[in-house]
Amino acid sequence: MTERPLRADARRNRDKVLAAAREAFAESGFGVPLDDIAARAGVGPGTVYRHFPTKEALFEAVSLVRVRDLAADARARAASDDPGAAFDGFLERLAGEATAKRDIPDALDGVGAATVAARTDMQDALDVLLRRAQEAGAVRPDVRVTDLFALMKGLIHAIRGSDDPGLAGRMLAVVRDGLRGPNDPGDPPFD
Amino acid sequence: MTERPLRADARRNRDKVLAAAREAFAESGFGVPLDDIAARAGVGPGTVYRHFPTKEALFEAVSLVRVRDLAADARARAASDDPGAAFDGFLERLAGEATAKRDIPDALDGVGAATVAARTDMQDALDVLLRRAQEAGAVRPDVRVTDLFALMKGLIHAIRGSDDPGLAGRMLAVVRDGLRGPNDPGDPPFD
DNA sequence: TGCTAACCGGGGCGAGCGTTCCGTATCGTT
DNA sequence: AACGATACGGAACGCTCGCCCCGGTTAGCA
Repeated sequence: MTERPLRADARRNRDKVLAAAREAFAESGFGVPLDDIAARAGVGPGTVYRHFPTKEALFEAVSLVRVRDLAADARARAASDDPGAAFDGFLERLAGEATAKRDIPDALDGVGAATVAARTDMQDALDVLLRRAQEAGAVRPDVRVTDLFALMKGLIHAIRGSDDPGLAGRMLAVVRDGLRGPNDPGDPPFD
Repeated sequence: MTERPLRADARRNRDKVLAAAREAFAESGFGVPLDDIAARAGVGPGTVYRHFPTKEALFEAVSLVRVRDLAADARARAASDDPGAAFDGFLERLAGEATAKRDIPDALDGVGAATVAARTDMQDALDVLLRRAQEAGAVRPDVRVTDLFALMKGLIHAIRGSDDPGLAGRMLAVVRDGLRGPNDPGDPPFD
């Protein structure tokens, strides 16, 4: 099963396609015509299909990197001494990406085997990050990882496609405060 | 400008098409093929186009109702004696719809003239609802209508497409608490 | 009941897009 | 330098889907 190394030009084109796909998907989401990606890479559509069997496969190759990056980031922050700040930092990073990467929602919803595995891995990392923040009293205890995941998707959508530069920060503040817990003294906590 | 009344069968078919479109869009979003809508209405595609010049126009006719309903609801609640509870009620209603109506995000992003007008109208109503809740101390004062609108979209996306029946309630709790304001880290809300 | 205008159905056209195919160009090796 | 293997480009195919058209049907009125 060992694969022979790619020819030099093939490897070069493969990289160009991946780079073009990364940009194109980020700008326009999964919907970009594959021909546009090929054109942006300075390559014919056929060449794209030589390297990736389908458009979905290409998208997966791109979004896999995104999800894995997030997972790695979450894992790194989970090791921090200040769990609350680490949690905040991750959310901030996410909010920052939401403005620029239109394909993040699609990546987070991916159904391919590799993407699902990466997502599970990310959720494991998030679980640690969340639990530590909760133990430190920085996040309300009745929130589950799945809730956090859903909130992340919501946050991304709330921010996406707005030209208001301050919106991301304000959305983040609301979600962050909501995750901290109820404010009204007369109101019992959720659980 | 006075239009003659439609023939009885025409009016009947028009209503069937609208009802079918309402269901189909709610189930699958704007993406449903128009032929599916026609089939669901028990009608040929040509009949759909007799009543609505374009698929977008049909979608607008449907989403206009949705947005207007929301606007009317917001306006009604804005007149309540208990601004905080009224605000909560509106958010709850929205969360309830999010699970069932897949087309709400598309409706909220619509670009047609009528939809834009309806959206502006809804924002006016929301503005009153929000301002009164803020004056009552139930919502933090630094939130703008546009923020609320973005949060609504995020909330819908966070809830959508999950089979967890409790998720909506938990998402709502987080967003609601976040809108109330920052929580004092020095006084944990539980125990 | 019969006439006419309005309306219906569904086959079909054209555009967009994912995917494939094949003749040609390029690489790497002998 | 020459040859075989590999990769390239882009034209073409098939499918989906929005939209139009025309032969047949039906509603409303006298």
